[in-house]
Amino acid sequence: MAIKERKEREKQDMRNLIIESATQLFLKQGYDKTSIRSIAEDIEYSPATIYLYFKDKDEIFYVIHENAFALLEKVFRKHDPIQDPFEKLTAICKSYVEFALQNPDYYDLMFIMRAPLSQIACEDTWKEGDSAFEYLLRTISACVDEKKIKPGDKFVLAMTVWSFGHGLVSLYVRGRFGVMKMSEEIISEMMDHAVDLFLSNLKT
Amino acid sequence: MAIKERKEREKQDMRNLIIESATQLFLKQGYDKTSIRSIAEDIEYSPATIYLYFKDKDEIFYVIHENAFALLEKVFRKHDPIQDPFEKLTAICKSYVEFALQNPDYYDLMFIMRAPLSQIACEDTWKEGDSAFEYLLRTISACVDEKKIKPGDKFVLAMTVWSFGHGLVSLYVRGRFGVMKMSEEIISEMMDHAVDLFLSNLKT
DNA sequence: GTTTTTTACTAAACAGTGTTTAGTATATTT
DNA sequence: AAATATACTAAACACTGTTTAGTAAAAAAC
Repeated sequence: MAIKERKEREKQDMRNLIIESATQLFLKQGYDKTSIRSIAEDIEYSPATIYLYFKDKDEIFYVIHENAFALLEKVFRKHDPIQDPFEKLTAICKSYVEFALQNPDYYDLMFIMRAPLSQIACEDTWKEGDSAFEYLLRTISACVDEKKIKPGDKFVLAMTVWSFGHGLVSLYVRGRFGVMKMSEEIISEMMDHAVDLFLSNLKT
Repeated sequence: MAIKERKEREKQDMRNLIIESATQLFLKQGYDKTSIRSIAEDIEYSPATIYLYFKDKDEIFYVIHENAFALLEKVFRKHDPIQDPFEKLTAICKSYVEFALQNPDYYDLMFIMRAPLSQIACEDTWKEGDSAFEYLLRTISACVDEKKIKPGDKFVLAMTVWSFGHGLVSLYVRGRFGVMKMSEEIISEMMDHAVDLFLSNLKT
């Protein structure tokens, strides 16, 4: 009965095909302009076929959202070898900002858009978000334990750091900095300064 | 020739009627569900009529966005009498967070949504945003001048404070904190702690 | 006061969207 | 070879923002 397995494989292949097309279209033209019909056209199937593999548009973008988190996780993991927790924290923050600036559409999907959150609501735990947040929490805990930063509730500290980083990049991604007639370079430089300033204020 | 003036008045009345209806529907059911057709139905005119008074949906929501900024400005102005600039800064931050938690839909429209920004792009200056930012900038400048907070580039400092505040509330507004199984009250309390922590780290 | 012009409005259509339904070939099982 | 299950799609449904063409009523011109 290898047929069943082949069918299962083909089903996965089709899902992957849809996700690949959706991702490519999404990164090229954004969420709103990536319609089910345009994905269907791209993969040369009828729009209705897509609904045989995904419940709705949100589910498709939830998978893309998961992939984006995997990418961020990879970036974070690069800093695993760093021993000093404050150095590690700094590296994480800078990577986070860099990730957002280099992948603004991914960042939007991960942390700003409402779209793929209906899926998360179903599962009732946001495993990717939690995972990233816990990585930050662990690093900050180490900083506190080794007295590298001022004492404080670790959770609140992590919330503070994440909020700062998110605020910085999301104001940029959604064009609230862009309006202040400044070049991208200057914005990027300013962000770097802001991160340094913010982190130096946490230091003991 | 008072007819012309009456006509002008009637035109404004109609604009106000549309805005009032749109605002009410928007605050009740959100942006996406507030369609031109639903506004038209509410004011008992045809959908096409709305386009005689507004260029497009974005223009309508840009006016709502302006009204929301007027509301925030009012909240800020309450703190004008505060003499000590650090106390003032603290009050502003807390008001900002409070405003966002009490008017999440307004906040979304003002600082997160892409929708009404096409209008801003046309005018090429974001007068409301700039005004609010400059209020913050002035307060922070006073803090630096009076050596209430650690020295630093005033612009970067303002960017840092705004980013932190925005990050905090926008993660909440877009449901990235809500998923962590915490009650609204606890979230609100945590935010308060985070603001205190953040500002205390700026202190000299 | 009648005719012309302008104004205010709308029905209907256009071009999209996400999604569902009913039906058809093909592949698999009996 | 017949019955069943699978994979797929054409067409429709119920929406969306927006535009066009046409119609009454109000204002201006004669």
